[in-house]
Amino acid sequence: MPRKRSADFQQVKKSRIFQDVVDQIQEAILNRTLQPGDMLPPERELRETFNISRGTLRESLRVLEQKGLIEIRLGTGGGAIVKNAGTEQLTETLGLMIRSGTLSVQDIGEFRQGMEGQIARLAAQRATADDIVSLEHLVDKAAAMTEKGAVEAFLDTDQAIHKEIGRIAGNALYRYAAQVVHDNIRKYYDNFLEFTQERMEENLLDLRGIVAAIREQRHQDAASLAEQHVHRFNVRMQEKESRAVK
Amino acid sequence: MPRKRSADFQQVKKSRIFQDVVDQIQEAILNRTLQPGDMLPPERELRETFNISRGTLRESLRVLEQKGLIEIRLGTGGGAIVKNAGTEQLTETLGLMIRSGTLSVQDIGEFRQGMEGQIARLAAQRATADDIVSLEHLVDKAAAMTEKGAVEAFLDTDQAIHKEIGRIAGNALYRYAAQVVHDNIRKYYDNFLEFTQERMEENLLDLRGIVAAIREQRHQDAASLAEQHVHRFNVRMQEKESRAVK
DNA sequence: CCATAATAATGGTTCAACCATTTAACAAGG
DNA sequence: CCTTGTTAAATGGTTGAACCATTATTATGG
Repeated sequence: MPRKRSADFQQVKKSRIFQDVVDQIQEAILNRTLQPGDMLPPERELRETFNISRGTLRESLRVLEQKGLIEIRLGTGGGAIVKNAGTEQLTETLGLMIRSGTLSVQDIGEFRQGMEGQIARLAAQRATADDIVSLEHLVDKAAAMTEKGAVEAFLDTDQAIHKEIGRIAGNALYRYAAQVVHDNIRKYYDNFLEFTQERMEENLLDLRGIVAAIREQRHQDAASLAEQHVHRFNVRMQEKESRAVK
Repeated sequence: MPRKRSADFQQVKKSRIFQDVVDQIQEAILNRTLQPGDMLPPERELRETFNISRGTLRESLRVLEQKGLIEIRLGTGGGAIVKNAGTEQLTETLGLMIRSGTLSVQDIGEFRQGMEGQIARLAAQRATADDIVSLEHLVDKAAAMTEKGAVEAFLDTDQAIHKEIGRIAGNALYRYAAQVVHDNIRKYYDNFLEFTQERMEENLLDLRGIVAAIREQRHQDAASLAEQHVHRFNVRMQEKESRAVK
């Protein structure tokens, strides 16, 4: 018989009608009664359905909007649209934790380092022949950008390669986590790091090595190389920061 | 000169007074003008401060509450209290993504596996003599629970050991991520896995191995063992699930 | 056919009143 | 003096009606 460690009862939250409405609509969205793209009825109609005041209903809609479950548009034909659960809320919350001092940029950089290693390892274990072709095409593109000295284009390609490796790794959570972490750390990289020709060549070498390891299914190498790649960023970040403090 | 990839302008969101209020209060919290534990003025007073209606103000408070920045209490002496940014929002959002089918339990299990490995590795690199003592004390406790056949107590101790390893690893983001993932996967473990004496002894061996590796700073071993430990759970979960489908 | 203005649908805001919950003050009794 | 029950006050929760602002559609006029 499956174990049940505790009944997990919740304290009854009295009043808070709007919370009840939030729960009902959320449930409908999660069990697919309402699907992404669907529109909720207008506020004045929903008000009658639930038999509550418009103010209370609007508090419910604010909560659902903040949860990322609906999006609200103005004007004729506007209203609440059911959304796909995305990463914006995770990104925002992580951002709040950074700004409130609950997390440091160092912590995030270290986390990213380990995570990119794991992602590269999975990619090396799962890449198909087509995946390799796709990756090598991107690396060639990055090489061309390096020769031209096109920093912006190189960085875009670099990011595309990481994204492609994430796709190949085949785990949605790693993919989301990588995006959330990247979105939250990017502004620090952008503000502190200058990207020279030398740096580009260095990074291109990293990418070549990682892709080669993935191609040859050397998953341990892929993990180590990806970690080193991120580690170099982190070290540079700390150097810059400690210099800024002086 | 630091690079700036784009100005990152935001589209002006017209109307939405409540959003402006949210931003102002959030800013005050993030820059420590308002500190955790502080109370906001009563609604009727805040209403006058911002010169808005109470309904609009309440929509703002709903958003801030959902973001996890404030908590609202009823009755005399009640009101909005500034909170510490915690993991509840991350946990809830991840839960929404699981329930909406954006993430699978397998994805989360695999993520957890890699992450626990990284955490154990960091712990092995950073553990002090005191940390080792603390860990071995907990393992002894787990051994005692195993002898007594006390499943609940064993699981609590098991969890305490993982938490302690997380503390020793010294990275707040890994700690938070581990908690969020654990909170979201626990109900599946609880519902599907039965915990026998044999299973307990198996897990105790795992824990002994991990702690030994941490003590002797064999970080690669610590990572591998921790991964295997989680991997065993994941495999059992998949077995149970595929059996349930039949 | 196109530009422009009127119209209607819909979310955003306001105001004033009342309800429900909780704490604190206070009174009564021991 | 202390306990206990009662009352009052403070505060969030809810309501209803009215009006404002934005947007898509439709009608109008050139």
